[in-house]
This record gives sequence, C-alpha cells and structure tokens, in this order.
Amino acid sequence: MSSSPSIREVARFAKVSVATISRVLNGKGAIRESTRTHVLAAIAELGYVPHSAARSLSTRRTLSLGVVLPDLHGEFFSELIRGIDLAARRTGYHILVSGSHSKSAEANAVLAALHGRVDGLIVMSPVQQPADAKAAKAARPSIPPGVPVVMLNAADETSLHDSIRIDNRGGARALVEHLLYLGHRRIAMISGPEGNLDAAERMLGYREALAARDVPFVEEWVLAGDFREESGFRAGQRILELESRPTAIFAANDAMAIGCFAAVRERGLEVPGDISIAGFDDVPMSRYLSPGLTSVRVAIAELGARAVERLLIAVDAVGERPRHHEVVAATLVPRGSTAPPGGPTQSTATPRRNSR
Amino acid sequence: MSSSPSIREVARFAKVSVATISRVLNGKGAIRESTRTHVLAAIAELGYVPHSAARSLSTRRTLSLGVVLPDLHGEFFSELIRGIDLAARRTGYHILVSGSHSKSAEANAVLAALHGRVDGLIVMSPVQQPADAKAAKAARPSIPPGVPVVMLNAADETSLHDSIRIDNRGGARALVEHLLYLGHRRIAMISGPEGNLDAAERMLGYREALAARDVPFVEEWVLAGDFREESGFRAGQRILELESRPTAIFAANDAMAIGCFAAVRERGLEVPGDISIAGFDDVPMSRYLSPGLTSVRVAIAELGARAVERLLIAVDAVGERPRHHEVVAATLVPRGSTAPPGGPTQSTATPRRNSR
DNA sequence: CTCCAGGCTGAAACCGATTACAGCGACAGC
DNA sequence: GCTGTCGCTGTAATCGGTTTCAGCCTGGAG
Repeated sequence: MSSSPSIREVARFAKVSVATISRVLNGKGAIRESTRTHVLAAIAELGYVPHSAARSLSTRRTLSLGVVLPDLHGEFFSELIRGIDLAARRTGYHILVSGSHSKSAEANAVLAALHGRVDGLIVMSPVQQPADAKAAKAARPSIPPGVPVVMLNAADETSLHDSIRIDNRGGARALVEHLLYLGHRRIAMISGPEGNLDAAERMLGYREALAARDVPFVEEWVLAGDFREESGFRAGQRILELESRPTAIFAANDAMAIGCFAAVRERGLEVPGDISIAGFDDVPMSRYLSPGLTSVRVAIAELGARAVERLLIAVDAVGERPRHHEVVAATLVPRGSTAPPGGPTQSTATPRRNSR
Repeated sequence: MSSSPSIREVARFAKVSVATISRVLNGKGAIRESTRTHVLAAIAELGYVPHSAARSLSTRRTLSLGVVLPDLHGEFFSELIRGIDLAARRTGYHILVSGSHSKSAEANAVLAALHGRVDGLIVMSPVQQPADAKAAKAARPSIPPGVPVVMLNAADETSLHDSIRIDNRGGARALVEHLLYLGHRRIAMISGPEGNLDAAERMLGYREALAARDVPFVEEWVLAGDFREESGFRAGQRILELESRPTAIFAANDAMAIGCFAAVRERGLEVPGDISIAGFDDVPMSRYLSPGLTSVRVAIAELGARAVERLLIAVDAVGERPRHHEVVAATLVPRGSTAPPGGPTQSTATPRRNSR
C-alpha cells in the first residue's frame, strides 16, 4: 500500500503479461477490447502509476528539459521560466530548473548531473569569455556530447550549439538615442555586473549612441550595479550627488531603474521633471510604475517559448544538423519616466500609460 | 562520439568490470589506488558521464524534487522558486517545476507524470474545496502513494500530508488594524481570485478586523481582482469613482497594489496624501516603490527553503511518521504608502523607506 | 478437412546503472 | 603445508519499464 506497485504486479493481478499492460498504457499494438477494460480495471484497483525513470531508461526519452540559469532574482527570470514552462507543457515536456551558476565549476556539475535526466538543455550563461584562450576553454560550460542545447545570450560565438540572443546593443542604442532626441546631453548609466555579457553589450550600445552624436563619454557618469534594485538605489544616490548632475539615467535593467526611482524620490526630486530614468527588459510591472518606466522591450516569455521550440526541433532531429542562430529584437518603449530636460511640456500629473 | 558511452563500454575500454567503475565513481568499497587512477583516466578519455535515469532506477533515488504551482506570474513565485532551488541544491537536489495548474485534472496528470522522477513533492494548490464532499474528493490532487509531500497553503485541512501555511488571516487583520489605527474608516479591498484560499483568508482577516472595531462592512467597497497588476489597476479606477470615496485601499497582494498605485496617480491623486494603499506579500520590489508600499511580510524565499527542509526529512524517514503542520507568521511592514486620512503630518516629499 | 492469414498475447532481451555474493591471490599463523 | 583472513575484483541479479519475436487461436478459403 505504501509504495506504488510495479507493472509486473499489475500483470500478476490481472493475469496477463507485462507486455499487455504496457500496450494498454501506450495504446500501441492491437488489444482486444475486453482485455483492455480488464487491464484498466486492474490498474485502477491497484492505483498503479508508471515509473518514469524506468520508462525513460528503455525509451531513451525523458520528456523533460533542463533549464540552467545564472540567477533567479526578479521578474526577468520569473517571466523566462513561465514562458519556457508553458511552451514545454504544451508539448508534454517538464522542466528541470537550476539557478545561481556564476561559477562555471558549479554549472558543470549541474550539467553532468542532468545527463540522462533531460532530453535537451536551455543554458543561459552570460559570462564573458576570458580573452585568454586557455582560460576561455576551461570556463566554457562542458556539455555532455549528444545532448541538444540552446544557448541563451551566450558569451561564446562558436557555433557548437543553437543560440538565441537579445539585441542588447541595438536596444540600448535606441534608448540612448531617444534620450538624446529629447535633448539630454548629460546621461548617466548604471551598468550591470562586471563580466556579464548583456551588461557589456548594453554599455556598448550606450557608448555607440553617444559617439554617433559626438556627445562625450564621461567616465564618472557610469556607475557599477548588479541588476538588483538595491544597487540601482545606491547608484542613483551617488549620481544625484555629482557636481554637474546628469539630466537622465539609463539603468541597464528595470530592477535597477526602480531602485533609482526610489533614490530620486527620497531626495525630494521628481521623475521626469528633475531627472529622466529609463530601464531595460520591460518587465511586466514597469508599465504600472508611475510614471510608467521607459524601457526596452524584450519579449521575455516569448524568448523562453522560442528557445523551447528550437530545442524540440533539435531533440527530434536525427543525425547532424546545421546550427541555428537567432537574434531577437529589443524595441524601445517610451513611457512617462523620460521627458525633455527640465520636465515634460504637459502636466506631470497625468503620466502617459502605454498599453501593450 | 555523438552519444555518451555507457558504463560497460568504459569497463571494456579499461579492461575492468562494471562493478569497479561504479565503485570508483561512488567511492564505495576498497579500490587499489592504481586501478582507481586507471579507471579515472578511461572515464576522462571517453568523456563518460553516468546516466541519471539508470542510476535512479537502481538506487531508487532521483535526487530531485517536484514543485507544482498554480501559476508562475510575478515576483511571488520567482522568490518561492529561488528559495526552493537554493535549499535543494545545498543538499544536492534538483527541482522539477511545473506551473499553471488551476484545473485539477491537469494537476493530476502532472502529478502522475512526476512519479519515478522525483523523491518528493512540494505542492501549492490554493484552490478552495467545494463544500460538496464528493466534489471535494474529486478536486483534491491525487498523489501517488508513497511519495512524501509538503503542501503549501493547501485548502484541505486533512492531515494526509505535511503542510506549511501562511498566516493570511492574521496578517490581513494586522494590516487593516493598522489602517484603522491611522484613522481610516472607509477601507476598500481588492480581493484575490474567486475560489483561491489565500484570497479568501485575507478577506476574512479584513472582515474580522473591521468587525472588531464595529466598522461596518460595505459590500461595494470590495472589488474582485486576480492577483495581477492589471486587475489592481482596473479595480483602483473603479474605487476612485465611488461616490463616497474610501480613504484607504487594501489590495490582497502587492502586484495588485502596484496596479492600484498607477490608477491613483493616473487620476492625478497622491499616495498617501489623497488615499492610502497597502498590499500583501512584501515582494522584494515593494520597498523600492515611492512611497514604499505598506505590506505584510511573508518571507517567501524562506518559506520555500523551509518546505524543502521538511520534505527532505520526510524523504529520509523510514516507515510511518506523524504529519507535521506549520504556520508561518505574516508581519506588518508599514511604509510610506499608508498615512492618516488627509495625508501624513510630515512632508510627503520624503517618504520613509524601511530597510529589511 | 487442410491450410493460411491475421488478430492477440506472452516470453525474454534490453536500457544503464548498483550491489550482493563469490572468487582469487597474497600473506600470516600454526 | 594447510588454512583463515583480508583486500581487491568480477559475475550476475535487479530496478521497472518497452519491444521484438514467436506462438496460439479463430475463421475463412480452397
């Protein structure tokens, strides 16, 4: 009673062979209707539930996908996992999630442990490659051979695996151009963590946009963050203390932008009246801030779903297959948190709210 | 080359038996040092990685835990999963996540599919039981016998499984008492989805707190929400249109409170000057809103970690064992978004920000 | 009546690991 | 020299499914 019966016990109970049970369960092969109902009755009677590990051992299919992420903080990952889960379940797959893999040694252990447990992997490891080739090789996640993989925003440009990337650079450029267009010339940036590829690319977009308009890049207007609210809050405080205060702040993600909001308000200043703020990712909540947060939209859930689709294609494929690389757009979403320096022309009391 | 070798191929290659390979891998039994290094060399040479499904079949341990959730929207679940993942990985476990199970039929399918894939389950199904006993039985998730389970905020009070619950009622009561203490008498509520247990309990706390102070309960001040920002936004709009406008709004979770913020601001009103707003859950972001959101703190990540601890105790236990039920506190966290009706005494320009 | 086709069912091999048990060699004790 | 012990290694059963292949039974054709 305490533990589930095996298929053999059901077979003995129903006085048929295990093969018959299996056939009934999987609907394969011809089964006489009377035995079918008889077997189903026995299954219900004993409360039999097939053992997935055993099944995957013989079918060589686990019907689950591994998702390896660097971190699990905040809405970005929540959305990503949601998108992945939805797409996976739609096709009968389950997902095995593992987070917090800044260290590559740790990530490798997880990757190894996932072997035989999943049919494919979605790996996000936005760690920039060391310039040194040897170190780079050591740092690269070691993925068991034969397991299909989709890399998300991967650092290495090799075509070992399929990959999907966000157009961080283009998105950041569009955002900074928007700020420049509004008339801002002193634009601070709160960057992401050191060594993070997304962070580096967004920074690059920022510099490119400035350079294209001959706006000088000022080192001290760039502050380090770590993609968390707290770091945005602190960076915001420091920016507001600068002598010639910037008129706009570009935070490398929404969480930091929100922290920055708090810093500005705590100082008794207004957004966007006294200073404009913009973020990146367009997490669902950003449109409900007041004023709405200008951001760069990355369809996070869709990104996850896309990764699943590509992965399943690879899983179903037989033999060698050319790698597929994809870049998803990141589009500017202007909202109330950015306005020309000195404040918006219309009243700040009615911030515009963008619908989807 | 394309697919991983099995232990037998390694054995053949190293000219030893499979038992020896296994012993080297698991550090069990005595192995001569020379054969050990020889075997390790062979393993490295072939790039062998043990097959987890096969291993779990014979050891009867999968080293993974199933997490079945009703939904994956927003920071609540992000935090919960993070807490669970961290605690699980600390003890060498992986987690299998599955979301969006409002339908119990669906949930049952998932539960069945997880059999043999996980050593234990953390199940959150905050669906209220139908009053009808027969329907109740059908709606209850059918969990394979012999699999240890920890229920999170479960609707049924049976002691079939271990459970951990949040003190929703007490938390809501404390929050509404806080509003009453500030002097509010017209307190609106944005409730959670119909049939959701947490939502129902929070509503109960609201009514109890009002009743204790002889403040009448007004039906039309209660609006339905679904725990998402959008519904909070819409409910907020409707509340502001009421004839004798409430002076405070209690949203059944933070996401809806944030949506409500937006509605209030869009109408050109101030929080808390014109109306106070409070939420529930205390998601990480709520302290970075401006003003900070008064909420009820539920240590979400710790809740997840706690569930893992309890589950692992059950997994390691042999034989029958008394069920364990636990209620975690929900404590009021007052921040700037609530103030006496008519506005705070001090300037609204410097909202107080609470540190953890 | 004989033979064959086709529908069902069962026996046994297999997936890839772990592990109980047996066996082997070396060495010490008597 | 014989035997017992100890350290190490190999053989084979086992976990719980799927699937190949063979065999039985029945009915219809010749």
